[in-house]
Amino acid sequence: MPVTLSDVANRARVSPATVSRVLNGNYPVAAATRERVLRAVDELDYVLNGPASSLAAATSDLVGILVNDIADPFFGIMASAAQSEMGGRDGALPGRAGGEKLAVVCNTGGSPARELTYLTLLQRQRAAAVLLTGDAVEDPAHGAAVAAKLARLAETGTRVVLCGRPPLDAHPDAVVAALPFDNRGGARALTAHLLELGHRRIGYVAGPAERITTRHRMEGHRAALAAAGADDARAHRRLTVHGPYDRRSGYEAARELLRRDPDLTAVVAANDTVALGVCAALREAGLRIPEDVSVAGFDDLPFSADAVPALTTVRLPLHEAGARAGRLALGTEEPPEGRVAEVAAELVVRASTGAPRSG
Amino acid sequence: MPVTLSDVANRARVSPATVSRVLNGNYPVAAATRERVLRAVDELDYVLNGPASSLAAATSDLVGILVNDIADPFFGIMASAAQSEMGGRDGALPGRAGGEKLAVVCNTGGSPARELTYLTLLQRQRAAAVLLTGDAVEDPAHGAAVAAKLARLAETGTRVVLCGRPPLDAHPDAVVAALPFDNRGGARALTAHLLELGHRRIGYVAGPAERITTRHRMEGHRAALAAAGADDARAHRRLTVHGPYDRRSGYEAARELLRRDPDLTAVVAANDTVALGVCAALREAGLRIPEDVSVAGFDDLPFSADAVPALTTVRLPLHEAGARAGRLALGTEEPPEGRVAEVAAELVVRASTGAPRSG
DNA sequence: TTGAAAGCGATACCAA
DNA sequence: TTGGTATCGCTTTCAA
Repeated sequence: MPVTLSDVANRARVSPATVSRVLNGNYPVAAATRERVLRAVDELDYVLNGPASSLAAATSDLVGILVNDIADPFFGIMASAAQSEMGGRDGALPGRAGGEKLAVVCNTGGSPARELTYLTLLQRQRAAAVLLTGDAVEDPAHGAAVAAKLARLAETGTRVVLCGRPPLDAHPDAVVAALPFDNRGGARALTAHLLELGHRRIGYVAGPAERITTRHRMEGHRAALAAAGADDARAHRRLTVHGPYDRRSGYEAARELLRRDPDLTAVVAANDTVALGVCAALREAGLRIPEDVSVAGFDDLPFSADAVPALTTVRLPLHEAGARAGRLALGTEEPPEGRVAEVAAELVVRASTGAPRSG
Repeated sequence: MPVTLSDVANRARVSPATVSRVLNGNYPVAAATRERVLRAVDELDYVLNGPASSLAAATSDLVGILVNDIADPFFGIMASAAQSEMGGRDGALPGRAGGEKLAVVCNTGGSPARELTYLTLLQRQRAAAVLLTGDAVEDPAHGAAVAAKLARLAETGTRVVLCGRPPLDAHPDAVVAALPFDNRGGARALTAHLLELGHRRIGYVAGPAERITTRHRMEGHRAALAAAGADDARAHRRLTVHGPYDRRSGYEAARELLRRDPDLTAVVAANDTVALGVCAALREAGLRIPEDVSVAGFDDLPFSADAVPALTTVRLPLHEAGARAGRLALGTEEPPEGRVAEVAAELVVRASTGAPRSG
């Protein structure tokens, strides 16, 4: 029923092969012929059959972008940047000339199983590239499964790129490039800053357990404490609470922390979203920010400053990293030396960050 | 090179047809045979070739979710809800039995051209369904183009669903269902509430011009004013500023509004994100919220309350709407009578919303 | 319940 | 520069 390539060929009085060549634009075709074919395409309102094309060419123009939580702007910003490097440009082309890709976002919800499912689904589609973003579960079994899956994808020509995600232990060669964030460094700078201001009783709301990012940020935090000679393991355990990357988690964690130490003067949160929840709980307890308690976050999302003007945070260049990852997935940009390029984190101190209250 | 269905068939000592039947699960197959096939699939680590399958079946398991701005949680929440109704369930199946779909999000960036490009790309992939979310440009030419494209998609079996997006004027039958938001009603309730509190000088930060949602929310706003006998066209024009759906726009709009009327006592914003920008500008001008100026938004995003505890806003059931849209796209839920079911908006008044200052 | 075989619609190699 | 055609891997009648 739908128009096929042969229909176009008939109308343009050329062979199917020629139409294909015009559409793909990788082959010399006489200008006049070309013209005639394009007119026929237009007149018939022809749309390429993707599956047929992919089957014959053994590759598709699908690019998958995996994110942990699509409702979190952290991922939205990276995905958006990556996606705009790929296809979706204004103006639809009839064939796949110009190489626009169908860049699509897949929401794993942070579930390892769904991550694997999506990878299989993308493998099934013979995706041209796969971009994995964000945190990863620190489970050896799952890590190995993902690495194996990525290796399989790579074998069949899929370009794999990691963005804001640690490099693979196994099958490091399955990946075109990895752009991990310097979470350790950022967290260390953040806590160091609080220590410099004089804070000593610092609560820590960590991300979900068993996540690499959680561990790295915590390691940075403790490194800063250690450097200031303040890394007491017991105290640290007492002042650390784990939870998911959402505001509710921050809210509850802050209440718990206040219960454990009503005199804390600062709270460092897993990220800005969590920090907002922390602030809500602190305010509810009658504490002012930052006069009574300083709060620190991570990521510097767009609304952070509006929500809590006094928030000290760490900025990750999400947009830049996403865009670069997009280009790497496309093959537009050369992979870095050794395939890994750590993305720096920058401490953001807003004017109102305060010293601890003398109480 | 990769394992094919025939390989599996050989190993299981059955015909390719049987393997296909097992994988698709739509045909009776003897339990023993079935068992043998599944074992072979597992042993060979077989992954279905999607393009080949789609070519033969004339349909794919791809479902496209179009959003205007993937970095905006407004869309993220809807997309996430829709996506979790579809595939991506835990546990990857070998074939496409169980009907899991590859639900993917496409970011149009609000560009009409990119919207069309994505629709073409999805058409090319023979997408099983397409879900369009959010606002639409109010340009007759583009509207017609989209409607025509959707009609074509529908013809070839793609299920089209609209979520938070007004129904189609042309080709209304191209759509399985439309779930438009009651933006007029919500906006009207919002402004009516401010009027009841005694506010009269109300600034209005509208969304981008030429957008249906922008118009509907504005119509609701003016309807409330009219009902209170306060709809002065000149004043309204003077106190209305347009801008995109981001905080920068809100920030600049608020500064402009203050310039035009330093004595305004309330500002209604296009949505919560814009409202945050408004708040930032007001605070910068030394005004307190809500003591000096009341601010109202729309959408009630998760961080709204944290950012501005005094924000009055309107809640749209984004999650529920998205989930329902997902089921409609899948065919799991019956379309509503007349194919259109308006989604109600609920006024959210937080305790601290204030009356206008007597100044 | 299973097998054989005819497409599905494009691509790309080999000729011309 | 163009045409003919085998091929890609799966689905789906039609028979057995």
